[in-house]
Amino acid sequence: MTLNIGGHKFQFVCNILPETDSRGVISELFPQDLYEKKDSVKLHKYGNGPFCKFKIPDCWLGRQGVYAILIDDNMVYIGECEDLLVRYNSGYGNISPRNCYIGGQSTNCKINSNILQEIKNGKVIKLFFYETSEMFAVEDDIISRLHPAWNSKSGNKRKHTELPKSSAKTKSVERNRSNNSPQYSLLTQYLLNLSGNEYKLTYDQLEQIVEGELPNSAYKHRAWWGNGGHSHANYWLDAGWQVGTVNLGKYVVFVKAGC
DNA sequence: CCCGAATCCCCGTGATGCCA
DNA sequence: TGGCATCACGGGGATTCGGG
Repeated sequence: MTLNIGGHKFQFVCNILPETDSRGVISELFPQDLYEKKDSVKLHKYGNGPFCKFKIPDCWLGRQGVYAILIDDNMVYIGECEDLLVRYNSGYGNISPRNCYIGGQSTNCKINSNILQEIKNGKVIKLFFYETSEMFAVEDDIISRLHPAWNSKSGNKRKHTELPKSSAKTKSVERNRSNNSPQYSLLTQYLLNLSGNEYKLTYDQLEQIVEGELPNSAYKHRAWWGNGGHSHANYWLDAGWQVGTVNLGKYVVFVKAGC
């Protein structure tokens, strides 16, 4: 079974099936409780289980490329790996106590927890894989075009020393004042659909559009709305708009670039 | 005062390598 | 093999500075 994602033929790996007990009930694990230093280190945002345990078949050992997680045939996550078996059987599929705490691998916890939740909701989780040495470029391309729900908006900040420049990863970010993270790409989409040469948006409207809170700087500093000097300015510049008038904390007037 | 540009810092991500 | 510490990297947030 294969699946076309972003123009690439992904191969079916397996359904992700968490380990169950003798009655067939999913075994929910709380590795965070087992960590020796739990009184001196804080849990990270994804570290508060429950988690589950799962494995993929051994034949995927050493397979380099891009993987896709699907829920009921909807693609929700794209990632790349040097070794698919290690990535799943030692990473996502088996959460260690240390990884639940600050400094641990929060991504593993996030993906594992999401998978467990979806399966408990009766969903079917499928794993697909596209074998390639150009995994960074392929991953980047698919994420930028399809915006999988579970992919953080943040950059994958791993070593690039072994990578050609053309495949350097750039993801957007997940960080923010709360769990209510703004998704600025939604602003780009919104502006792209506007007609006219000028458009006024209140802060409330902006926060509805980006489905999250604007940062404090957006309220306090006019510079945040500058049309240059910040990477986030690209979200409106890429849509062909510039920031015109700003009334801090109240509204922002966007004007069509070139007007 | 407005605006753009520059800069610093924080932190998420996931690969790597070491150790038991 | 599993658990863990460490690291490089770069985007976003926050702030400052200088020119007009």
